[in-house]
Amino acid sequence: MPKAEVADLTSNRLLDALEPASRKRIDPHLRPVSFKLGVTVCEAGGLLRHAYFPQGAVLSLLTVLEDGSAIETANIGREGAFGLFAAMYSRVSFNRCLVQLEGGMVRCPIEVLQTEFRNSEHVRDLFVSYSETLLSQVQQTVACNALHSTEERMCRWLLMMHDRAEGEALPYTHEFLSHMLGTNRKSVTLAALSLQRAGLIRYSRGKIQIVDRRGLERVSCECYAIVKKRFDAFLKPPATAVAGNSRRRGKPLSS
Amino acid sequence: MPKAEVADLTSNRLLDALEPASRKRIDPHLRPVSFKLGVTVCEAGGLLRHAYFPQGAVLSLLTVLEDGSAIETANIGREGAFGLFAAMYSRVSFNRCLVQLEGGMVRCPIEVLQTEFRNSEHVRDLFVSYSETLLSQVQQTVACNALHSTEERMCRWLLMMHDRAEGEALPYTHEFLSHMLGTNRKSVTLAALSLQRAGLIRYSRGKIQIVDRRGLERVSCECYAIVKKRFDAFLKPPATAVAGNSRRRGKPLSS
DNA sequence: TCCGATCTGGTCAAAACTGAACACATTTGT
DNA sequence: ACAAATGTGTTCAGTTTTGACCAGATCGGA
Repeated sequence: MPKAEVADLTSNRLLDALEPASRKRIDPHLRPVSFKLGVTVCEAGGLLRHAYFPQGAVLSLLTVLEDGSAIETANIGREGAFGLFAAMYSRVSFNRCLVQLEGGMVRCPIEVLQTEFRNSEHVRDLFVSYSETLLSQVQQTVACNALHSTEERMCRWLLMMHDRAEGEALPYTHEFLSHMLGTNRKSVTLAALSLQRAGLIRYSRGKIQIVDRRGLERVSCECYAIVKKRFDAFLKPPATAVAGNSRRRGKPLSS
Repeated sequence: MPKAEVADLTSNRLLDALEPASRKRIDPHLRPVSFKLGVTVCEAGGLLRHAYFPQGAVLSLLTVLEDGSAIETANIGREGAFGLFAAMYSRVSFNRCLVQLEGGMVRCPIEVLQTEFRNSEHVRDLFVSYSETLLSQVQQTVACNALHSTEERMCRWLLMMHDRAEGEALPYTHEFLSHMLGTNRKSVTLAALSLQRAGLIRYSRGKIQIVDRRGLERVSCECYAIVKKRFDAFLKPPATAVAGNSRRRGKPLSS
């Protein structure tokens, strides 16, 4: 990962991918925000006034059930943003969103992004492509939660966070992990013990240190790698080689 | 349901919501297609040349894993379409898509929809709003698979299909259900037995008849109602759309 | 009408996960 | 330095789920 991740901690890949004209219009509206670990950025059902672009931070999207339990369905790092659907259309978040890793983050008023989305095909492509990739992350999570063991899922989760934590110890208790993974604490403790005994991680009282990343990747299910690959790739043009389709050329409408 | 579902079987709510000018341009390109139950409309990773708009049919989106197992992450009836992300941007489907209920369906070439998406804000709003709702369905499924019992999930699934099957018996074997739900056949058989003994369903050899719909709703988890509500609402303007969680629901049957 | 394929339900044994409770260790705040 | 709060590992006793396998029922095609 080091290779691809050298970008400094004050950039967001989605913002950086904007065409210069859009970026120039958006830039003046960007404001750095800083949230503490665990803070709720937005409640489920809440109205959104800004979209959030993590630079070093990581956000987590949760689905909240009637009984108050909540489970992670996706997370967002500096490859993406929270609130794009709101910016594209809805203004309302179906999810609770919380800060899972502290770090740099900027926000941008919804209306500014709406205007760009309306006027720039390039921006639309970016937002839509990111949204599709986010959808695929959630879909992978459906499969993962149903078909993979707690241990595999935990590895996957640790790897995702490790990619973004710059070698820091991950600040999570077993209890917290159990909520994210939708399992119970006992299962997490067992998986954690097993990983620690295998020399892959070391932890104590809410700090998890990744010791053997390669090892973790081996124990993890495939879901980690698949999702990572998609997020690494989503900015590239889609299936360009297809014959006969020139989507770049705006054909006149029905004339 | 009867109220909202009386629309005839040759309409698709998403198509019907298009503004007249768009609809007029799109209509000449629509072609009815008819697929048999269980047919794969598109493989995971496949290139899409059309979007599909079910009228009476139901499509299922599956995430396929390396070992060949596949699990349902969402389904699409006549409130929506398959291939909209392709139409908006990507042309490639991350999912396998298969026919889960036979019925009317029309398709439309991607390029036609792309043009509309590019030129009409109204069309963009429709497609984006639907996509967001689809995302929320998948997110609900993440929570459901992780936190609800096989019996609850099966009720939810049967209800979703029953809404669309016009009173027909549902043509599914336990084995098939087990794949959709990501559990094993035995668990499905147990849940099915329990539901049958409670007088909620009756089945034999791949035909499941819903006997007591209300009862099923009581036993189902909340996920059914939440997702249904969102799909019923997504065409309304965002200010009024339903965002959050609804009232309490179901206890498990004791068996 | 019979054969073969399919579907369901049952057994059995094992594994995985759950839930509550509690002791101990470590950290934090005073 | 001490008390309180927090995190982890364990126990025990449950339930749920899994996987393999087979018997009987039923259906459809030859």
